[in-house]
Amino acid sequence: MKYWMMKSEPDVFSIDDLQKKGLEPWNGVRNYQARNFMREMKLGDKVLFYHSNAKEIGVVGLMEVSKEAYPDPTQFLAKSEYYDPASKKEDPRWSLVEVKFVEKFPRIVTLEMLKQTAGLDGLLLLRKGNRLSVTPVEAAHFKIIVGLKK
DNA sequence: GCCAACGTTGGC
DNA sequence: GCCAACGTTGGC
Repeated sequence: MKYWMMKSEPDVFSIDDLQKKGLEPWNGVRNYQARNFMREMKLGDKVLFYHSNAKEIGVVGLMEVSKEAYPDPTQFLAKSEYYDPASKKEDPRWSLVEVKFVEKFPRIVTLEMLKQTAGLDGLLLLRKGNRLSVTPVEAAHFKIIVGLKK
């Protein structure tokens, strides 16, 4: 079992949206590194949900991979903001995974808390200049972060 | 709104 | 293949 973190701007898609829907195909990732991480995800892997570009920035809950990587349909939709005219149906460029809601944390584990918590050295999220929307998380880091939820 | 960091594009 | 220009991310 592996652990991951995925970012979303809550104005676009939030933990509350996920809770309502139950499941979500994580479409719109258009970064090769992030795509490759999603392709590594296995059914049942745990995923931290991170709100970026928000009033309260941080980890807001937990999800689980409910379907492994498959082609992101939005890359073929001319009207979609995620449309990629260079991607061919016989060789799709972009993938996504489907995730399901597990829990919303009682409080947000803020970026500030993460920065001040010992033992999170090396967490990719905290690396200077890191903008990846999908990153792996070490098991030890995952446990520490979940432990901060209340 | 600013800007640092980073990825992508395209001319050469 | 290099690299300048440009676009995007995301914290502040």
